[in-house]
Amino acid sequence: MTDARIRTRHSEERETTDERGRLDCPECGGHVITDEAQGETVCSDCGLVVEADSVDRGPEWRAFDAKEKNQKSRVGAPTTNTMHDKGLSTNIDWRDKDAYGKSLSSRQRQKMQRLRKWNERFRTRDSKERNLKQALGEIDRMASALGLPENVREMASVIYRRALDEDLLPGRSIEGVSTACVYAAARQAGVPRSLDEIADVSRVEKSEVARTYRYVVRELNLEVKPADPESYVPRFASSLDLSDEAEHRARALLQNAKEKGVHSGKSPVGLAAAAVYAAALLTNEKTTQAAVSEVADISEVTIRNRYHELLEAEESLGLA
DNA sequence: ATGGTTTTTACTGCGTC
DNA sequence: GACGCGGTAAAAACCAT
Repeated sequence: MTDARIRTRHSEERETTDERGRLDCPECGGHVITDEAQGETVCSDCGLVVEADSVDRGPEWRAFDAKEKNQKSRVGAPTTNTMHDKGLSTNIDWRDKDAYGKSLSSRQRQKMQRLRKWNERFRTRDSKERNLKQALGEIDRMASALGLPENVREMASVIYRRALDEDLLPGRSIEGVSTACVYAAARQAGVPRSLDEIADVSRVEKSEVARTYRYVVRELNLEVKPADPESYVPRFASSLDLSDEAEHRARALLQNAKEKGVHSGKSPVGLAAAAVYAAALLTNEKTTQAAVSEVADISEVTIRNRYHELLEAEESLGLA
């Protein structure tokens, strides 16, 4: 049952944004292009400025002449934590072609074979490197299975690296720790996945993930605030094809609940699910408790209980 | 280990299409 | 009659101690 559910969940999430996470213009549906120098994201069809004042990723220095530019430029491929060597090591192409695309002589080919072999051996020389390589593969696999964006993978990788550096691994499985890292990264990035969802795509038990996660958080002094119910709302709402208005409504419900302190000790997922359901009701959109329960992985009973509490909180607001 | 709290499971009754 | 919804009781899971 879990497998099927995971698969559908993915395909649904894929539909909303394309592979690169590029968005369509909310106004006319046209393509949106980003002008880094201007710091604007505009629609190429209707000219709507989708996002202004974005980050300028240009150099942080200024050069006043050619010589200075040469000195200040620090060029090269960007480093990434998602590769075990940060993408910095030598790569030897597998094709037996030289730089001009011409085939190599058989003598040269043999030489290249040897070089490749040794290069590979050096690259993954010690156990830590091999460990990392495997873990990063796992992180990547799980992250894409959960539809998590690139930056979360990056964060998970960083956390894993730290865990490795602090010798947190001995006695713990690579699987478990990488899973915990993904969980932590997703939460820190504000796109949390529930422990259940994580455990579904991991090769280890939920209990172990939880245990390892606590351990890693404690040892690395990671600051992970309790998940904000609101951060689940967009995902649930879009899985259920609800309007933006309903989504907004759900958020409002949650914020009010927060002020009333109704939510202490309750599972954030349950609260979010209830808010989404209640919002759908208030905006007259058809959804069932069963449907919400399905996408949120929470029981209908819990949704009922929570959404009563949410509505109560809302009403007492009106009276006061 | 224990006790208190929350969530889940399972079941039942009610109204509507 | 199936479906959506609400409620309840008991079991299970979780958490702090």
